[in-house]
Amino acid sequence: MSKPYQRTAHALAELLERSEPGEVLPSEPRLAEQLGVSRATLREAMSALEDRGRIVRRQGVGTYVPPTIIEAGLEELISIETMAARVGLEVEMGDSEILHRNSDPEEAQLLGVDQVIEISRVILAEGETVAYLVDTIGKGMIPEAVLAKEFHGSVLDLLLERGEPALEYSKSEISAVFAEGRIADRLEVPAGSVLLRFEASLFTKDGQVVDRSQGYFLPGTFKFHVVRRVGRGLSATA
Amino acid sequence: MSKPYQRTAHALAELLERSEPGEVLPSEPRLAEQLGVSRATLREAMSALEDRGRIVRRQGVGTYVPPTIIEAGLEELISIETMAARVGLEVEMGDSEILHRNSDPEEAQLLGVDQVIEISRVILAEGETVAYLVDTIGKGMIPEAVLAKEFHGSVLDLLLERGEPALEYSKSEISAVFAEGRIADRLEVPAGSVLLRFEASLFTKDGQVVDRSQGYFLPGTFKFHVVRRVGRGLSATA
DNA sequence: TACGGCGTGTTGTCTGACAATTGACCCGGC
DNA sequence: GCCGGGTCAATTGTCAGACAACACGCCGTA
Repeated sequence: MSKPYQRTAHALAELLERSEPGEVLPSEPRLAEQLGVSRATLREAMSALEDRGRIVRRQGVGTYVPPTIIEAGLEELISIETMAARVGLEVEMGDSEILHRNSDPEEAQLLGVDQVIEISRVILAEGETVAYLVDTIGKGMIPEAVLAKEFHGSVLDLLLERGEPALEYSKSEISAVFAEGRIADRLEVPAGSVLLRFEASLFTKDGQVVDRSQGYFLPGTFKFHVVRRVGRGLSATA
Repeated sequence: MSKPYQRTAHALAELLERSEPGEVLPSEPRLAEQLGVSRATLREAMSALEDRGRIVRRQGVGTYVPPTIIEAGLEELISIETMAARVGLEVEMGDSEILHRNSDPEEAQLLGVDQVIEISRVILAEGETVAYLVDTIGKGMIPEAVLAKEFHGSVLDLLLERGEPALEYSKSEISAVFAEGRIADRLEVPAGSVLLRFEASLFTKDGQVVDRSQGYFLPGTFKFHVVRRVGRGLSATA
């Protein structure tokens, strides 16, 4: 059902899971035969993995797994809950509040609706409050029955599981702020504490914004990494 | 001199600069002919651009520029200076200090040398101090004559221009901290101000760390964005 | 010992073809 | 007039085979 190059990319990803850093992969003709695809399709899949730094290809030498492990960073769009689960951290949702209200002009333009649902809650890791999250989502994007029943802390996971609307990416702005007012209260920290703040818009494949979220994180528990790669002639200003 | 697919990717990037969102690109055979490469090479270059969300390919339809513009974010490894130049901001280097010293055990292990050069300086944008940067680089990575003559604020730009060693990516940890001590002094802000901090290791293509840098940014002038994409079958856990 | 050519294996690129998919067009039936 | 289905052209996806460029070890030679 799925495209050959998707199956191939997935098969390669699994192969990499079982590989040691520094290990050399079979040659392209051999791998293509093993996976039952042509070399062209194999290379298409490899390009994607190379772009994410999972493999290194060197002409005349071969393809190998990079010696340094690139931990999963912010590039992949996953929820706090999923992030935590991957590192074996226990998280739960604290007090939550679901508010229906009219959208302000900015939200109306961005989300394309005049009524929004605002979902705010704190996140606890190992019993300690670590984050305060606020999602603003257009009314009707999620049936309220679903929201009431299946929401366990992550709007993102809810949307991803439903698959409707189909999400593509989010764009976040990162900043540092002081804790104050409601946010300080919810996080149970004194006003004036330092917080890391993410303000993100969640886009569908059509370029539509479905959710606008703000996250305030206490330092310590979560480490946010970002991998920055040198362009390979991809930027016009070179 | 450079590889065909690099030239192709660069040419495509320039083409995209001149394109409107929603615009449909010429078909692959036509584009390949225009750029003077085979369709295989063209597709290799397109894969990279598709992976970064710059183009969308749909079988039976064509290739087009996505309706939403993804501004350049943190994914690309560029210096503050380059970032500023792209948005038309005037930046300059303030007081700088170059210190030769023995490396502490952690640095020795990471950088693989026992002597390091520590370069610290403040960055000014439009006359205002906006950042304080500290690079710790292994002695011998850059000839000192070059460092003295060609350093104008960015170690990264210096390394990229020299092309030796060949850089591949950096991994940064993002956090929020209070300004204090030397850092507050240099930035000319009261102790206790809130700063955004990036702590990065700079890797070569061989996985070697050549530079460890810390950056402290005052809020306001620079906006740091990161685009997070949903996985497309590339993670083994699916 | 030092050095330079040579052979082998790998990724990079080219060529040509066919498959799968999409969207538009046309035409007939109601 | 409107709707439905079939056909067709255009486009990306995939395939197969070949050659080019490159890196590295091997071996013969000075």
